[in-house]
Amino acid sequence: MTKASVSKLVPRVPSRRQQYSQATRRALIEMGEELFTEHGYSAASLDQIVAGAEVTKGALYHHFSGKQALFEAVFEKVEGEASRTIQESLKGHQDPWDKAIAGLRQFLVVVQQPAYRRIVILEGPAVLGYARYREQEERSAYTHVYDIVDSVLEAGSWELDEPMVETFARIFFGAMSSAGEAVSTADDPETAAARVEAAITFILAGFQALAEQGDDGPTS
Amino acid sequence: MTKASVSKLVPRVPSRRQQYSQATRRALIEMGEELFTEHGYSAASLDQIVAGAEVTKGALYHHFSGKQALFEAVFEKVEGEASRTIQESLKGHQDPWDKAIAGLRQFLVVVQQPAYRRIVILEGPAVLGYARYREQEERSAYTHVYDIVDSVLEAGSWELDEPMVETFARIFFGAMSSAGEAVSTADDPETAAARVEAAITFILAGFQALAEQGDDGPTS
DNA sequence: ACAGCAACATACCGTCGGTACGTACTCAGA
DNA sequence: TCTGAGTACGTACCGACGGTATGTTGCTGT
Repeated sequence: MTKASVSKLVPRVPSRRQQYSQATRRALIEMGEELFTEHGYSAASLDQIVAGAEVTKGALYHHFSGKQALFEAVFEKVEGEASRTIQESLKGHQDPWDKAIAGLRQFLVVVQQPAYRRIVILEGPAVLGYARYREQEERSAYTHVYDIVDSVLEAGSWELDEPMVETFARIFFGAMSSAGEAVSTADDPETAAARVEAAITFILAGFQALAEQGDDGPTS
Repeated sequence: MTKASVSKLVPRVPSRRQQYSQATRRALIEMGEELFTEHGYSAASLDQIVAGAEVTKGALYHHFSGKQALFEAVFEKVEGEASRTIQESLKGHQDPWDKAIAGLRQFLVVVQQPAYRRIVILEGPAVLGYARYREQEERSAYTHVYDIVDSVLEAGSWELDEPMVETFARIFFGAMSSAGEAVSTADDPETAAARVEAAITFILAGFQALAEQGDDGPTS
């Protein structure tokens, strides 16, 4: 092992150049988030973004391969932050049903944030394409939904194979995205959120009822 | 009442000019559907579309106010056709649960059509914006979901106000859109569809179980 | 001290949505 | 039958925007 390769393993203090570089990169992502959220992907021009970040297109194309790559970076940031708050909300709950409700509540909060609505839910699929969109979602908010659904179903003591759990998770994720959108566009988001919570709770209660009366569970 | 205004009430045989006009309009919409489906909204250029329809941009801008208006016309066509097939599938079923399953089955068929997936589900919200998207959906596929959900809930003999039914309808619509997407991108759409059907059936069974044990129903 | 690369800046290009304007054709009314 | 008006396009062009090609600067390892 050479000296050079060793130095790569040692924690390095970033040079001033690297620090500045990261600063412009962050500035671009932040302006991207702001303008993509406000005007949408196509209506937000790169000229506006670089002007807002007080750099030039040269800087942008040094850090990102193009407009879509910038959007993807913004997407990851917004999605990551949202995912983290949901994860936080799950802590301190052991019972699957409690966890489900807690996660649902936080999701309904997240989905009302303009950036998440516009970038992740509304334009994400169209801009990234479903393939990349899924890739991103798989390692973020969706995984929490999957985990919750998995534990809820396990609590019902049905023996479901992984694809069946996946199907339920997809269904709930879609339901909550749609419900979240309805909540965030409602005249009174508070009561709208309460109604969604009541509906989901009701569905979960149906699961419990089936579990208690010894239902076989879904059979594919 | 003048002669002129009377003549407007009389069914008129369309002139040759009008016939040709409608033909080019249809040609534009059909090419729009084809290219929007294949390449997406932004990647499908108006030059391609008018070339494919064998007209010029003058013709396009005579019939539509712009690219978005053409997309909206295409959207209405695709959505309308899908909605009609779902409506057809509901005929001959009286029992709410049967209707729900029949509608679900047809929806899972519809959602596998590339045009519906790309234009209605994937790009519709982003291109039209959620406001116009909702307007369109309200009078088509969503209304069927609403009707079905309404009758299912009524069969459970819970007394729910309209917003609560609306909430359930939103949830199910979102669930089915997401599930449909999962089905259409699955390696084996057949079994994926079967799993979705099993999952939804299971949820509905939960409703039935709650109804039988005299549950109060969701309270907002 | 110098080579070399990272981190930008500047100038420019092609494409695309949209517009302005011209034209052929139709058709109702005098 | 002639004509004015309106419809249904075609043609030429513009500005904006995403992307690229080509510098320029300054840190950094050797």
